[in-house]
Amino acid sequence: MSRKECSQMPDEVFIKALPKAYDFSDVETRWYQEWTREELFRVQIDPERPAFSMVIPPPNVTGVLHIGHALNNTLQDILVRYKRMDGYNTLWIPGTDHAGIATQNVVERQLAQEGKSRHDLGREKFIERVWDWKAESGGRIIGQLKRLGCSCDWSRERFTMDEGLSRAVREVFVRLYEEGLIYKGDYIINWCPRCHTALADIEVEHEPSEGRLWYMRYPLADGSGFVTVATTRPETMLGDTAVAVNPGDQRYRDMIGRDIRLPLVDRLIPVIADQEVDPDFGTGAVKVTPAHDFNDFEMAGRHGLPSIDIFDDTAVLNREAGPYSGLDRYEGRKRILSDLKAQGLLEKEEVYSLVAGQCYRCRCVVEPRLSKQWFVKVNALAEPALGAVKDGRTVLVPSSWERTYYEWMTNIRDWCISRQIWWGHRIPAWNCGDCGEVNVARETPETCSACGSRKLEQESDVLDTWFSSALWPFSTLGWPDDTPELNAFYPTSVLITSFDILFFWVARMMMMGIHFMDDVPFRHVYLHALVRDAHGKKMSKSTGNVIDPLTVMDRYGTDAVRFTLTAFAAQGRDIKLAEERIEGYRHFVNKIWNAARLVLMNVDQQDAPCLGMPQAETPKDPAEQWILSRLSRVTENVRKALDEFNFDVVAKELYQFFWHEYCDWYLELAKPALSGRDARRRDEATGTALTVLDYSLRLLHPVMPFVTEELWHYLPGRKGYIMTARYPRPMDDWRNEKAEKIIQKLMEIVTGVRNVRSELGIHPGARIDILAIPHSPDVKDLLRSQEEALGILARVKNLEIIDQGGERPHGAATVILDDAEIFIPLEGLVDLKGELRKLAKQEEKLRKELARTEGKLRNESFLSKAPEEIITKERDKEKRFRTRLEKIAVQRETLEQLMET
RNA sequence: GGGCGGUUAACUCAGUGGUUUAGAGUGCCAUCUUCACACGGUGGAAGUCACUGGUUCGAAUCCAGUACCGCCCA
Repeated sequence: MSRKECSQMPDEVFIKALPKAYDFSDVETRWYQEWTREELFRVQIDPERPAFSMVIPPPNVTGVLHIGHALNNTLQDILVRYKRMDGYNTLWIPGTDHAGIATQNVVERQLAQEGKSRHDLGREKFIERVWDWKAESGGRIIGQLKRLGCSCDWSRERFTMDEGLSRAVREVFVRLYEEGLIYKGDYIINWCPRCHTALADIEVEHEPSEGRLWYMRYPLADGSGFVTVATTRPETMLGDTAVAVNPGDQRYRDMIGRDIRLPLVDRLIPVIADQEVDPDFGTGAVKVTPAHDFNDFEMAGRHGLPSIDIFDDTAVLNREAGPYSGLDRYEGRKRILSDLKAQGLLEKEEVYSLVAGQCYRCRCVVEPRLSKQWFVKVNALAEPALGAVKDGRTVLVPSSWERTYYEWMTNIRDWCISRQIWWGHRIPAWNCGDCGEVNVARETPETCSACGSRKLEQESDVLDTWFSSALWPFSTLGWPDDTPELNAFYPTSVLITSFDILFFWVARMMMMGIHFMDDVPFRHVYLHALVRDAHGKKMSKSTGNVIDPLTVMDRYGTDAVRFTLTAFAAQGRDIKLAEERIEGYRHFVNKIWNAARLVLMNVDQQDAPCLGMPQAETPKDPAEQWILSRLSRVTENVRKALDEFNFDVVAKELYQFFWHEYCDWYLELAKPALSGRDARRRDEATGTALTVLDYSLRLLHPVMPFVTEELWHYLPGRKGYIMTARYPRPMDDWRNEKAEKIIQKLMEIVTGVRNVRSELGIHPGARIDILAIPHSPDVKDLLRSQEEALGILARVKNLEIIDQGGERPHGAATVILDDAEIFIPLEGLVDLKGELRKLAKQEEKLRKELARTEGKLRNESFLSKAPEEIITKERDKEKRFRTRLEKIAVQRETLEQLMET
């Protein structure tokens, strides 16, 4: 096809002059709207094409976009845009999570401002109120994700509490119950007295803090003495049902089996022996409080001890606490200590570093507490989930997480799934008021399945939010129905999430996915790091070191923010982010803009070469051959990096190539041709410049969707949108080793000359004459053919080539390369002493290198053991160093002679 | 206590196949307003690759240990 034929462009395409600086705010909203309007994010299920699918880690419906979300979703968007451009059926499902405790807290706080509690409203009204809140201000984060440029299929947005997902939750619950994998039982759990609910083990965070260890005397019932026990929570003594010692502990041998009269409550409790007691802790005798301590609970099970729950839902002492009932746990502690002291039963107290569990939602100190809860028996589910990673059906990236995952999956305990709150999926179990039967059912039952009674009451508890998010990869695709989406997109291709929810979420999705879908939920799991501040501290509002993505997007543009996060997303490392980084990458956005401006400004639109199509002939100019060769290589590297989730490499390859090769060298070299009169050369240069620009924009698009889309529409002959254009593939025909070598050598010479110019303070605009002695025919050719390039890049007026052995110029500054010497003669201007110093310095460095190389080459074992290739390389190095040293010596002599005269 | 990771230029980091004159970005210094960009160009200075030992012809890289920092689990 000829150039003319292909340049049949729509009328609307003409070159508007690009503004001098890029204005992102207008561009970003404009293109996002247009992409949405054209429904470009919407999946087309096309069985001919391979599928690529992802589910978003659903943010809390109460959430506001923070920098971690920005990172997480930028990376997802990069992958999905890449795959979309690469021809896949891509589906990225968005949505939000109902976040039981967090959301309930938000609405309760609102109510509190009105002086009301949820109990004032009652359950139904309260739930309505939460839905109202959700409709009004929930899901703000969705808008913010759009602002970030996320190309999710918004027509498929889901919410963990919506109807379909709720159905999936019920189905899963009922099936697991029927399989005996869900049970209700008395068990010790972590209780948050502020949220009034049970928490799962991993919802509790452990932070060491300074506490006390109190030594309390427990008198023996027969009055013959006492046993001293140590505790960090003296108030729990009210619930003690034994004292335990290690059976091998000589000190207490006689005590075992005797009774103790528990102080303050006057209850008889036994002294028991248990292997688990650490004789080195405290006094070696420990109080046993089965209702309020995990170890004690287990010990009680072994010994058949009773349990006494001494707290109510708010950690206030209850009736069991006798005279202390009605006191808050800390108040109770104070009173108990002072009463013990009064009775002479408080032996001593020590400062002690303790680790108290805190609620991960509200930071309140949790209370271990015995209660009736629903649990998932996890072992049977964990094993296949463990196996799936072991045998590679799901690959964790970076793989360093595998061990942690195995560890956790192996030591996993049953999962407490009931929560004593109102907002969430209510447990589908109905208790019969007549016979006590528990009816678990998909649909609300009318009558008890055991006795036919109509006195059924549904469990008041709701399910842990993570229970519904564990189903996310298949519930969002329509499960439990058998949908085309499930067939086409399950298992999903990749899950991108933060490592800190590997257990909360990823592991649970693995378990549920394998159990209900018979296959893993995702082929790859990419775990990214946490974004920290510039000094590596966790960002937090209280520290005031938060970088708000919305603010920086306003300030520097979304593309700059996305590019920064991408460039920093190296595997296995925390991301330390400072605002200056973002500012730096905004400069890159501007650079792209201006490079495009330069190219387009010289394009005669009517006559422009066709895009996206190889030129009729491959360019003759080595510079053009070189940049195309490099482009091909970069394309290959970028694709590889994307395929391997090396996002930082993607950013760095593109940055380096576009700025430091395309702009700094190619465009500089092409300038005269681009604006010159020679039509043939202009066309060729324009064609190459445009081709590289076009490919670069497409390569960059997944990372920087906005600026690339905007510029794309200025390119002559472009069709449609860049976001649906083809992602470039490496072009083998463009590989050109020879051109790469030539340009590399040219760069070496140019840099050398520039260096001298700068050192001698020659004005950057001044054009100078240079002389060159090539040491090989190749370099001679190169110098001849690249004279013009030297003129442009090094401001050389005239180049004279001297044959080897010819007379060397006097009083010239030199650039000594391996295979050429360049002279910059400047009578009177050259600082001879400075020049000699420079030479001496070069010489010294070279001598050191030479000594190292010679050392190796003298070494018998090196010669006999090192690979041939390496030895040749060293020999070659030796030769090069020697020639250069010789040249330096000659030049020194010349200068020294000159100084004498 | 168990596990994982980190320590390379002033700062933030690459360097995942051992032999390369150890790289980049930012910052810094000098210089230039040359008709894409001063959000720019050009040049420059700057590193005992944490420490100790080992393996090897050869170690920033592999192994062992030490120190310091960070995270996770109990």
